[in-house]
Amino acid sequence: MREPKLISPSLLARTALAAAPLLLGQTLVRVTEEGEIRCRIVETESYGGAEDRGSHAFGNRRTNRTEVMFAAGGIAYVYLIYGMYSCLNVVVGEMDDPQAVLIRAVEPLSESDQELMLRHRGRFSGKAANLSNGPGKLCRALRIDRSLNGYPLVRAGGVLRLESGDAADELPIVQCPRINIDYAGEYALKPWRFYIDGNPYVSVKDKHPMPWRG
DNA sequence: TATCGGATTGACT
DNA sequence: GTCAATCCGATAG
Repeated sequence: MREPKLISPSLLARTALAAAPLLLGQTLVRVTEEGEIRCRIVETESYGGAEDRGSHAFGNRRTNRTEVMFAAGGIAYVYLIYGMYSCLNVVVGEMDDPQAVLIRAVEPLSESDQELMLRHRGRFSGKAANLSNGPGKLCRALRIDRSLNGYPLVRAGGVLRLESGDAADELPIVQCPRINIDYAGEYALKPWRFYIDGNPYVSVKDKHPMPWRG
């Protein structure tokens, strides 16, 4: 077994569009009072730049909520959606350029990881993948909420951190339009969602996914 | 201050 | 397939 290692900061200095596929296969580590949970990122979405109408920071909208998106890459952007679910983003890119990658699905790396995640999910039914096959679900399973907004993700010993996992160029990565952003006009059609093809934890399989070529 | 609606989910028809 | 839960951010007034 390889020594766990934080992911390369250079990956997080890229734009969201470049970083989103590269985050697939990487390891997300969450430490709670109950123990450490390790999981693999299997689905992401890019929200990048002032011109992306789907992004909270569209038009360089700089508010209390979006402020963390303007920081240099390497911290978490966690927001509350529909009054009841948290969503986790990885802020990437240069300072003052709002770039973030939404983590939409993760897969527990071991049975003990799965058990801890299960304990954090209140009601739960159906197939195992329902544990964390969606942005709100994975935040429940990993006990992530807005108290972690702005948290640094590349710090050894951090309670939420990114470690290197599988290399993206060895994975069957596909891309397709993002989910639930009808308000974004033509930007709702951009193929800025990425996932590991065939992975059971992917939230929604696209009808016509395109192979991603790094 | 008031209003609108959301980068979702689970329950139900 | 439909729909409501439930809070707060963004915007209008």
